[in-house]
Amino acid sequence: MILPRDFYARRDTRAVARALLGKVLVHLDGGVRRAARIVETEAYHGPRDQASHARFGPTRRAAVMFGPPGVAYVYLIYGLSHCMNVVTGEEGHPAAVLLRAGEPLEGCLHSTRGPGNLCRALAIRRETENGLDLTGPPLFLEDAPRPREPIVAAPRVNVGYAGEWAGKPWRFLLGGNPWVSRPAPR
DNA sequence: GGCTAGATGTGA
DNA sequence: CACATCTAGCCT
Repeated sequence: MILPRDFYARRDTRAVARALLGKVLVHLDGGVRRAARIVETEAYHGPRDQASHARFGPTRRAAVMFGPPGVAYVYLIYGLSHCMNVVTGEEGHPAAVLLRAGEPLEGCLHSTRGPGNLCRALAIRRETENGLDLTGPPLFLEDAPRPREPIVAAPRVNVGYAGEWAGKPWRFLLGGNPWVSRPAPR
């Protein structure tokens, strides 16, 4: 079953970030199915979250975060890597969940450990996938059984500029899963 | 384990 | 014009 828009429309981005763990990200890339099981996510919680791209308002880059839920927000980071988020919350409320790592299932072109690597493995790029609706092909998430692994919360990665928001434990991962980008601290 | 170069885009 | 929701590669 493809996850429906209601799945993403929940107001609490952190709940969506947790619920995404274990789900399967699928990209039908010109007929080739590329898929990975999500093992690590990060919540970007709203306009006041100083770690979020939405903190500057609906700029050209972050505009899709302000749109309807269940849409892909893909951006370029450091001039070389692409990162994929899913937009959450009701339309007008800018929030998203960054997909940070997966476990390779089908057709992966590369390692799926780390947000940039995950996009590279599934052939997801800003130019072609940003703004795509995730409730149907070619890019979507499929439901899956609840993960066996425990869900662990940890501070988000590389958001040290965000002041009091930097320490919020809004990174979620499947404890002990070998595909996580980095283990939870202490 | 740690450090850093790498190249674009973005926002101040 | 500083720096980014990173990564690979090289160092110890």
